[in-house]
Amino acid sequence: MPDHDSDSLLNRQTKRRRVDIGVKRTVGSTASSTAAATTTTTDNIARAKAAIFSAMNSLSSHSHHGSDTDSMECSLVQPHGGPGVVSASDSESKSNVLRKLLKRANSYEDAMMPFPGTTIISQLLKNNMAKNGGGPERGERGDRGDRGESGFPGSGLSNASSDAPQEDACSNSSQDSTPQECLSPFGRPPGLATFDIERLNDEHLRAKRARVENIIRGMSHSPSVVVPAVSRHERDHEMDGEREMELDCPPPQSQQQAPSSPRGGEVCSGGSSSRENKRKQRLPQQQQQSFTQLVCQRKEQKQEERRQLKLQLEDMQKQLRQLQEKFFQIYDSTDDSEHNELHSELHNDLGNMSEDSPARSDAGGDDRGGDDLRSDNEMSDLDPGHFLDRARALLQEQALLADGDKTRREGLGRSKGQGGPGSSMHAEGKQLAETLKQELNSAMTQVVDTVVKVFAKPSRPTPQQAFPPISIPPERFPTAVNGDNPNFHTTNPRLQCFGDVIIPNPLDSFASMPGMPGATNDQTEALPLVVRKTPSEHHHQSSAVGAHGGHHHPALHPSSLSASMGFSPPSFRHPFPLPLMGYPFQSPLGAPTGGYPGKDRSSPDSMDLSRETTSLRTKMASGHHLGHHHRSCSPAHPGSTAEGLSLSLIKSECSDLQDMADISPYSGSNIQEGLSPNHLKKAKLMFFYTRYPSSNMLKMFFSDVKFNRCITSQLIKWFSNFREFYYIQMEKFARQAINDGTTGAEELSVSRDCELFRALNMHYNKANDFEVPDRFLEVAEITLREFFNAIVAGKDIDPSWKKAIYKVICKLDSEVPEIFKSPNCLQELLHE
DNA sequence: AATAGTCCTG
DNA sequence: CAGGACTATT
Repeated sequence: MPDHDSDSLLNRQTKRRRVDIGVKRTVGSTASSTAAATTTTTDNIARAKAAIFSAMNSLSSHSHHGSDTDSMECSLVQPHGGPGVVSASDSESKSNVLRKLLKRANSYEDAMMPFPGTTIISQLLKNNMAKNGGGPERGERGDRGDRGESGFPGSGLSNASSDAPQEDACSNSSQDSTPQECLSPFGRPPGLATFDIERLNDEHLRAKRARVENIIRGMSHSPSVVVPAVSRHERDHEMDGEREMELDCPPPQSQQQAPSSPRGGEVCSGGSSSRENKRKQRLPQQQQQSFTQLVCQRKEQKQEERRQLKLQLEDMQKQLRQLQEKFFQIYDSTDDSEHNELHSELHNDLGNMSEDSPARSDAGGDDRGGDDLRSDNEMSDLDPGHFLDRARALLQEQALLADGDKTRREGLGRSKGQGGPGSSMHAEGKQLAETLKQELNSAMTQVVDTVVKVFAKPSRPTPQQAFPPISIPPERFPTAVNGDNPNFHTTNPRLQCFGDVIIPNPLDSFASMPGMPGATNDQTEALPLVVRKTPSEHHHQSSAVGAHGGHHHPALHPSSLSASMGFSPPSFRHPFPLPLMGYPFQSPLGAPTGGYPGKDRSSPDSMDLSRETTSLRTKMASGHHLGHHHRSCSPAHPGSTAEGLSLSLIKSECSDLQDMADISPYSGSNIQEGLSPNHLKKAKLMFFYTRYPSSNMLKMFFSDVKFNRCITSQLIKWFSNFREFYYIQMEKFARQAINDGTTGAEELSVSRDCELFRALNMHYNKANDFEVPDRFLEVAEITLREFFNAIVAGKDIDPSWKKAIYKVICKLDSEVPEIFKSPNCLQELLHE
């Protein structure tokens, strides 16, 4: 972070092209920039922009020991009191506009994002039930503030803008509202009130967007030199606000990315600062042009989602009505005693359900309808695709309850406890909503678990499968080449879920990660893959879930993710990084729901990722499990914010995934992932033929092993150890011979019964079940004589005197028999 | 920067 | 035998 700050500061001071790089620099750089800046509108806007960004940052960095500038900016942008503080200056109003827009776009999306564990439907229901006044206080307060400070009459829609105020509340006071509160959708007041209001809100949003676009356009037409940079950053921020995760992730990578990056090379414009170049690469020009397009697209997506949800809800309501009728019929034909019993049951169940979420919905009528419900439940338990059925069942059940209550009240006028005469449909509906929410939650959880299980179980037939294996056994990493990135993509949906997570300054956080050498590479390479892979999984998810009508945030729990990755607990702790990983980086236009890029995944780039993680791989290959390297990474940057941590973790996971893919590209075949004791034995026998095998040779002779760098280096290390022992023995015996009075090297010979050979044989052929080739005896003799001569000549004074001998010996390698290429060579050899 | 090799240590 | 430090090579 410090590095980055100083860097950017320097950069800015020299180039003076970017006024709003980041907030963290506001302390120093803002002051300087404002001091030097002319008071053009552009500058004002830029400042406002910086203020916005700083506000966002301050939100995430729990404590912003704001400098004067900082607090000034903040207060400027965020009038705490609301209506009272109305900014008069141009920049202030503009900043307000921008900020509101950003927040709106951001939170708007967020409102639509079901959190893992909550379903859209439940949210919808909740929102509907809560009605306008039902929102948390914070929403109301924020709402006032929103209306007060915004100059838009259109924002008078109290409910529609309830999500925006949320953001206000968050960004306003990082002290009284913790970031978590802000980030958590749960804390959110109903973002979608009634559909009518939503529609109005859309229009309102559109108007605001149009305004922002105008502003941006105006800025880019401004004569000021600063304009290009400013406008670009304006756009950046705009995008950031709108799609936090999608856009905030890459900048860090690109920032660290060397200019040699494939991407960077194309876009880089000659003399500008590296940072600027990187920013460019991060946001290609086409994207800039189509920013407005993006805005529209995303809005349409939201609308589409809403429409679908509405349809679903209506469908469910319809079914509920049907069931009501049905129940009515049956109920009418029942006698009173039965009737009463039924009622008590129903009431008990109702009580249970309101307390315990996953109330069994088959409790309703034992004789009637109960079977249907039960079967539905069972189905939903087993078949993820029918979880909606469960919801329907629940609705039906609730219908039963409601109807029963009604009937009871109307008919007999006697009540058994809770559902007193005063209880209205509204109360029941509320309860229904509650129950339904809970039920959907649990159902969703089950669905996800089931899906994961289902995918984990089958021994993933072929790598090319539509749905690659998600689960990876701990000790082995059999993911096919295709198996790694589904995990990545899985994170994509969550990207949406955390769309409102405000990353203060990804650049900073990223820069504050010393221990992440390949971070940039990993990310830049991996992310595109995410996008690539996304489609298939998405489709699958939606089909499996069956309720989201193709919209793109199936609630994938961290559990499924981590399970799929093969490491669990560590992953749980950082939900944030995952979305970051899923940053769709190249396609703001091809927004998640929109055109999915091809699902081609086995890009060569992906394999390059793993280059950086030899040590990790080594650990993994040697049986250690990952998990501790996470910890080893995180502490590396103490000062890092949560985002830094997240990014680091992302990095780790990227490499992990890549490792897995790297280590076990041949899952399902006989090929092993690690080196077995037999391989060691084989290697030792091979040493009788070759002391200096090339890695290619090793690959040929260990064809039953999946070769990665780890395996290769391990094998090489083996032979290195063999040589070491070999040369030690040689030196030892040579000296011994000298001490024994041997005068000439000619007197030295290596036979099968000499001590030297026995020592060697004991080492490489302990069981003595392999016939050592004569050639080895010759080589051993030559080596011994070389050592003898060198020692006699006193060359051993030279610290590197052995190297000459090595040179000689390495030329004495002989061909390894073909039989060693057979995986079963040990059996064949030893049975001779 | 990656790889391969040696040397040393445990 | 593995790991780490160090060096040389490319």
